[in-house]
Amino acid sequence: MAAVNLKQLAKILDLSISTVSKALRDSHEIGDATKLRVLAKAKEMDYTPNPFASGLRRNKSKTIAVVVPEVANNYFALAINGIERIAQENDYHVLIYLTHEDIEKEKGIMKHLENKRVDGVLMSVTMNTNNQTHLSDFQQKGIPIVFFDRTCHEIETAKVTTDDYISGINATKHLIENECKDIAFLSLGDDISIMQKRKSGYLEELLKNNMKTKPERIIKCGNDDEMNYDLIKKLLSGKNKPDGIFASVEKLAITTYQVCRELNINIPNDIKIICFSNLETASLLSPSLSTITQPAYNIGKTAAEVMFKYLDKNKTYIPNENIILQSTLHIRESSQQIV
Amino acid sequence: MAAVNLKQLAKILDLSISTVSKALRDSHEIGDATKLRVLAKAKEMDYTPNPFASGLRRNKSKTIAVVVPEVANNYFALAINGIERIAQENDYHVLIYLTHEDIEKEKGIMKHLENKRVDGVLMSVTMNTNNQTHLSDFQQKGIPIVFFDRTCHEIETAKVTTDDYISGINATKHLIENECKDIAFLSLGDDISIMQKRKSGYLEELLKNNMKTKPERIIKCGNDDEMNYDLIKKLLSGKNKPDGIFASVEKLAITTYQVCRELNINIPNDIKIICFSNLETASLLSPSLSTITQPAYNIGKTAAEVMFKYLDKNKTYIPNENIILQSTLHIRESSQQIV
DNA sequence: ACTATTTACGCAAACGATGTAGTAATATTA
DNA sequence: TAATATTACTACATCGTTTGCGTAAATAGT
Repeated sequence: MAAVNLKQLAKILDLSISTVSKALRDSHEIGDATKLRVLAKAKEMDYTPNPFASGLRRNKSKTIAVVVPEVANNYFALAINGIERIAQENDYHVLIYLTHEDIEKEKGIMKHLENKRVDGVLMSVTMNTNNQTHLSDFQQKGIPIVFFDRTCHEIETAKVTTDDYISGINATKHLIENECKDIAFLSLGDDISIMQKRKSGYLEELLKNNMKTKPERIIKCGNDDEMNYDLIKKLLSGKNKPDGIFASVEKLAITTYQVCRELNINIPNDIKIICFSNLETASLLSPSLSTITQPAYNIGKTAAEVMFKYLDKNKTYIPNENIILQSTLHIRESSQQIV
Repeated sequence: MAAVNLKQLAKILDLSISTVSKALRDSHEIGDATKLRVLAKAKEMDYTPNPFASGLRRNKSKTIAVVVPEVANNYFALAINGIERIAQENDYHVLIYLTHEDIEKEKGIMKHLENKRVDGVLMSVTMNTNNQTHLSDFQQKGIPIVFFDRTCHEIETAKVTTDDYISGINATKHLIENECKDIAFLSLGDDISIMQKRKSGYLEELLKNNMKTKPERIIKCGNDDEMNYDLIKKLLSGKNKPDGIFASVEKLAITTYQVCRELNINIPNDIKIICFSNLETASLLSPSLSTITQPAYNIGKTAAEVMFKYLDKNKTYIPNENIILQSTLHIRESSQQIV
């Protein structure tokens, strides 16, 4: 029942604790015959080192934390998938923490992680993270952070993202090519860099096409789905409504679909929609949804790989680096001009 | 930079290490004045106990593991959401492990967890878990398991599920009421209890309505999406195809939709579909998808609550208990007889 | 005033693994 | 052959916390 420890193993083998320990770690100080004997007995008795003892002694947790706003979200779920894969390959464990877009919760979580419980943190900040002192404080404790998707550009470290600016341009260009004259941008908050980039792409492309950029066409949505519903409903009610919508995140596109149902607005006849999304069922929606799809799995995988590249070398300092993976545009019915 | 420890704190306060430790844990052995002084300094110096040291000493990890087949799955993502919430409330940490429906990986993960890294495990077994020795072995090590959704009935412990049998009946009954004469059941593997129950409900209801139960109408799907696609395509090709489909899990319904697109089969005119699903966009699909929706968040939450009920009391033995939360039937277009 | 009890603290031994410094015994070299 | 190096092991301190036990001083009881 109780787990075997080195002491018991040593007694049975009639060796000292340190000999057994070294034999298991394949130290050159131990003779081959003894090594084999120890290894065999260890396997037989199902010995595995106590992670707390080695963690304490070696100051290594063999654990990373993933801090994300949500997990019930296709993008983050896929990213976690990629992270977990690499962690398993590196014999690491993955702790998961959800902020639910609450910056106070994010701060609390980082505080909790400061005491060397983890060797590194992979994170996507909340939509409200406009202040990074809790993150730089955390780095000060000597634990590396790698950002993915929602980065914090003030923090010096590696960041894995997609080409948000270019994708913003492409999505907007696509809507314009499909005869949209008045495109609204649905933003998730205002603070995080990813939103700034997507919005910049949107604004740039409008200007390039000599289209007006109107502040009232940039809708700042939030974490409350009902409020978002109301905001979008307000946008789409009345005469002066846009004829194109660029949703910066999946859930805002879904809400837009729901609003359109209620208001009896036809997609794509009355309004065209495109959004950033990893929705599996995008092509099965009515109408099928045009998306900019991020390589979520690979983003997570890459972020983890970068982290382990440094952890392997026992480097806690990760220099600034921007790794950009390309998103792909999937044109479907929701954004197409019907000919 | 380096984390403060008790020794440093004690030196600054000119107290012994044990006094400081006891003061922080609010021991009755320490005077109130000293307690306040210690607490203030600890806060000032941002002291947090080293989790490895306390874990080692107290033989408590303050961590639970969640072992699930996938995370990029609405059901499991929501369940994890519920688990994480309760864990945070109990000041616990959550490790996540994905089996990807691979029983060998499941065994490996359990092996890794045997050494007291976690105080308990919440799990949903793989679709291939037909043998439970790795799970009973694990229990023998004194670490409790609580199952949710995909349980292993041979293992004595608490299990949180939905009313799969009743839901199987209800879904089948609904299809029959909508004029289906030949209903196929899409199973995910064959081994796990949840499938047996859903299938039993399906079979019972067929019998009750004097309908034949044909083995070839029970399709044993697997983890490979392409193979599933082929299986379903085969089922729906040719003349002798069913007029109703009961998919036991979400992804099989999605695949069915895709097959129907390819084969130009109209849902619900040619074939009606219902499935177990937590898909957010079920109502936006074309046609909207009828679902049996499990209270995924609450299932995760409840499983975690049960676990902590025992962990709080330092009980590692959890007696058999079946907690059943009700699923709800959402009738939409995919299963309705058009009048 | 003298013992009995309580209060408030310190000492030191765990928890289990690791790694440095030592030590016999054997092997190598000049 | 004596000095040196190598081999194969053991002893012990250490990581940071926790906790049982000991103890001096203060308080209470008779």
